[in-house]
Amino acid sequence: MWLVLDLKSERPIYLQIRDQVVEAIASGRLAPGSALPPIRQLAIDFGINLHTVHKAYETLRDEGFVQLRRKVGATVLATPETPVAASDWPLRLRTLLAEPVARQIASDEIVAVCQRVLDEFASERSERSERIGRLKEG
Amino acid sequence: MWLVLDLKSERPIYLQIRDQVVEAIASGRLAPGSALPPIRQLAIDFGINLHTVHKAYETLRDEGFVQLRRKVGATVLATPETPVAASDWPLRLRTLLAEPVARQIASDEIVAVCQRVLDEFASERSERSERIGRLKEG
DNA sequence: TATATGTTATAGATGATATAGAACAGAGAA
DNA sequence: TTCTCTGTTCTATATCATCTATAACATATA
Repeated sequence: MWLVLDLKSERPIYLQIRDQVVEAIASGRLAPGSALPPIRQLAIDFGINLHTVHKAYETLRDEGFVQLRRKVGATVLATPETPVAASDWPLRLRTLLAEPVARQIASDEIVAVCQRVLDEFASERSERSERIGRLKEG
Repeated sequence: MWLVLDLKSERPIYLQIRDQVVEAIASGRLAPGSALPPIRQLAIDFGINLHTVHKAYETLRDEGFVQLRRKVGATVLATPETPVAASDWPLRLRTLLAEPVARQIASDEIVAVCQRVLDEFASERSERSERIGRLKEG
């Protein structure tokens, strides 16, 4: 299991779960249609409460990333429903980018870091699809 | 005053202040050496508590953006002391960028949005310096 | 010396986070 | 059908972060 939780972090547990699921989707580790662990199972695995996991899953559902169904569980949606523009994402990006700018880091350098992060996601995705390709061939 | 607070936002007031000060520094509205409003004054202006403003200023100081001195007040530092790399900024960037990636927005498009935000900061800064240039000439 | 400013201390109210236990609801499997 | 696995809802409690309130302290500057 790729999930890593820091129970002492100031970042709430349910948001740590939310963040890492989104990153897993971005990197292709969680492909559309794949299932997240059942709420109770994940709670047991990490020694946390059922309700904490539930809140994380609810958040992911409200953000349009997963679908929750009884008996079936949480599954990653192929086409996320909520558009980025409708969220406050651009504002959060602005706030985050203001930080290195205020620290007088050159824009080129900041863009390069962004590009690197995006490339990492992309290369993880392509590695994964290649591996699947080899499996289908063999 | 450029500060705009939403007392009902889920974003804590002291972080709203912190965010907007950082953005003001990034856009050049707060130049190095310039003063922030006194804690008590800002608290009165927005009808909030002295300690809330103090916490915002403390945060800004801990992040290396401002210097706090008795009698003098809070002043923007010319050279922020804390390097970006030492902070968790790259991790927060990764989490934030994962969002549009998971929503299947193309990397080019995401980079373009980042570039646009950075250009906005830069153009605000250059407009401001031009205006100052004209003042010096006249 | 007086004053404006940040700093520290104590106390209380409110809401978010996390836990605990129990039960309900419904989809899928036997 | 019945069983069982999953999400869902409910009540209750504990803890922590945030915000407020009041007061006093510390000190650089005028």
